[in-house]
Amino acid sequence: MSADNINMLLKTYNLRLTECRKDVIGVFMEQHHAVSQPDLELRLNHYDRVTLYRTLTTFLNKGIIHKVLDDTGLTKYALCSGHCTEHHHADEHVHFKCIKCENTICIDAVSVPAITLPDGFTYLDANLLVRGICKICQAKNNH
Amino acid sequence: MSADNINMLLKTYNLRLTECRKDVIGVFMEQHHAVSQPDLELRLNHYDRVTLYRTLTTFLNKGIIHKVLDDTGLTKYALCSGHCTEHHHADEHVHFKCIKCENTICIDAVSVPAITLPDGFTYLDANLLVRGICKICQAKNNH
DNA sequence: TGTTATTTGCAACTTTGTTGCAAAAGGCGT
DNA sequence: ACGCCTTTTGCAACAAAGTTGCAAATAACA
Repeated sequence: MSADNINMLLKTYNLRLTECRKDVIGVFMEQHHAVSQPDLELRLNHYDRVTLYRTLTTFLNKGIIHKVLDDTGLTKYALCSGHCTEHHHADEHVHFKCIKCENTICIDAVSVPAITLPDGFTYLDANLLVRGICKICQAKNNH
Repeated sequence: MSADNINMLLKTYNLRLTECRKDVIGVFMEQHHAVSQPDLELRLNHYDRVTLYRTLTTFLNKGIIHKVLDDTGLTKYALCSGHCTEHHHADEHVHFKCIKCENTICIDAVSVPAITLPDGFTYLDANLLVRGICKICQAKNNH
């Protein structure tokens, strides 16, 4: 699946197929949780920090990835599910952060409930971070 | 209201009444939106950066303030509504960030809807950031 | 007012975010 | 396969934010 898919993805967004970009998307695809820039730097340590930074910025602008808010202030990123465009992120699923393993995952199955704002406020988008204990850590506890 | 209330608040949490702490709480009380450390540094520029940092950390641990997620990665803080303790933050209201004025406010009137997680996940708490245009900026547009 | 534990300011350092510029590499027509 | 042109990368450099240790200053309380 991977290599071809990655090339297609990049071409869809009119991006050149460079090693770095392919590797970064590869990391996102094989990880099941959101990735921060420091995470990327560890995994792909043969690329310059700035290159990874710019790669993330590019992907973010194109709508390939979206930001995942984190309670530590560290920004994490995850692949968009496919409905995002350069101009609007239609990716309002719940993000779940495990307080044990500290991984943050996208829970696509659960979408963000509709929010009714007070009069005078206009709704653009929403980002919901739920904290708790994930399935894997839960299982470990009950060994 | 202010001075006495601030002293009471600090005493409730067994904290010494220092100038810095009183001033920081004062800023939180008079602001209607969440405050970041850089915000504090500008307003209270006669205190050392580190002192403000440690004051925020202390307040956070005691449950006097809570973190407000921000889409820029910059951490903001706001006063807790009174139900938070050292061990649990029961402060699940919606946070609203205006994309015009960039202020983030707590909307106490709107609470975070109940979220049903997939099997195996345990819910601890949730943080919901809604982005849009606030009442004030909306009004400005229609001058 | 004096003693003690806490808090503050300073110095120093780490990590993350950001920009400019020249060298390297991708895409495309031939 | 080659060369040209545009985009991307790596390096250097700097800005901003987070974090720790330690000695001096200060709050609490007798």
